[in-house]
Amino acid sequence: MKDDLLNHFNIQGFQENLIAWYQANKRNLPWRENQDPYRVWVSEIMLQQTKVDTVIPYFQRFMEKFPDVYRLASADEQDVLKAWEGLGYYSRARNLQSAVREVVSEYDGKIPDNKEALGKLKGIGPYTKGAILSIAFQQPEPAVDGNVMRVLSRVLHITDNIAEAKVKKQFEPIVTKMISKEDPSSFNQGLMELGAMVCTPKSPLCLFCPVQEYCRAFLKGDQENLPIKSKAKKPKKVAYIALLLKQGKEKIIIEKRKEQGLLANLWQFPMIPSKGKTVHEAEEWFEAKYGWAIQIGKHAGKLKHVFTHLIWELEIYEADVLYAPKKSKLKSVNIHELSQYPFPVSHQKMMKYLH
DNA sequence: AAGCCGGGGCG
DNA sequence: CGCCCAGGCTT
Repeated sequence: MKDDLLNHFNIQGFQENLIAWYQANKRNLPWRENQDPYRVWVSEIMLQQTKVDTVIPYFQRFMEKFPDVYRLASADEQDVLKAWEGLGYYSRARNLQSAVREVVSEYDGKIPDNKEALGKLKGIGPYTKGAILSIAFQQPEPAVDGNVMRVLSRVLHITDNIAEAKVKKQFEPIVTKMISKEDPSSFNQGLMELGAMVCTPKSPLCLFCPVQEYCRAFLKGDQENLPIKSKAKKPKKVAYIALLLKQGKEKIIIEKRKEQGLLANLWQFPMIPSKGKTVHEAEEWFEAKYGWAIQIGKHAGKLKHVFTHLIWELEIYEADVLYAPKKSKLKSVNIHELSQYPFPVSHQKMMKYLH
């Protein structure tokens, strides 16, 4: 990336227009009620990879349940995951709680206001660190997210591939040069708000843009072609038989997922990798793995669930328990108790096939 | 540097 | 339905 990008750029004019526009047009969002570092932190973690409209109700409920670092630190992880249920990227919730516990034990419950300590906390990377420092503590630190990269690649006509780590990194010194020292919070939030409301990925509303006069892409009519970004590769398909496994009339069998990896520590209905398996072989696989004898019955439906790098193709079957061992990693619960456990969305959809 | 982590919205 | 969005951690 060229290092003279800002040589003939009117930084002060850009700052003034951006901040004035932000002050006049910012949305009233729950995490903007005050600058409480804890609220800023929680909101920024939730907002990673997640749209504002999706986050709002989760944020409200989360703040009622866990209003401060002490309440979150002392909570049961399953309750935290339950509050995160449906939001996705569940490691965010587990890392947040782990980091909050560190704040309580190492920093007397005070969220650090310096980048060294803040950046070491679990789940706080370069973006979140900058967002907390600028929004909660008014420090002139860059907070480069996808919105900021899109806005700046247009304004400065940057044509490097923003999917590359080294290109992402180069936005930080640029923002450091551009950021308002008087109001870094409004500057960073203004960039992100502009990216969300005006400088959108498709059909940006350049006619309403407060920094149109500073935008090199607009000058060239090139805004629709920026940023340059290579595409992710296609996710792999994985087929499963997913079981609505009943034990008597009232009980249903669920299991807790592993501590690591996909959907860690969430609950699910038992799943059998089904590639090339007959239903009978699936029953045998299940008995070999869990020690439970089961009989797979009626095919109840199918679900497709798309993750970033994976597609689950679930064939849903009803099944009955023929024999259950005394001790097992499977759990038998009353159907009415299912709502107490955190389930991924794919398995929440499976519940519709229960009767 | 590349792969792993969810879920929702849009056309 | 396919396509787009996108921080942080792990390998």
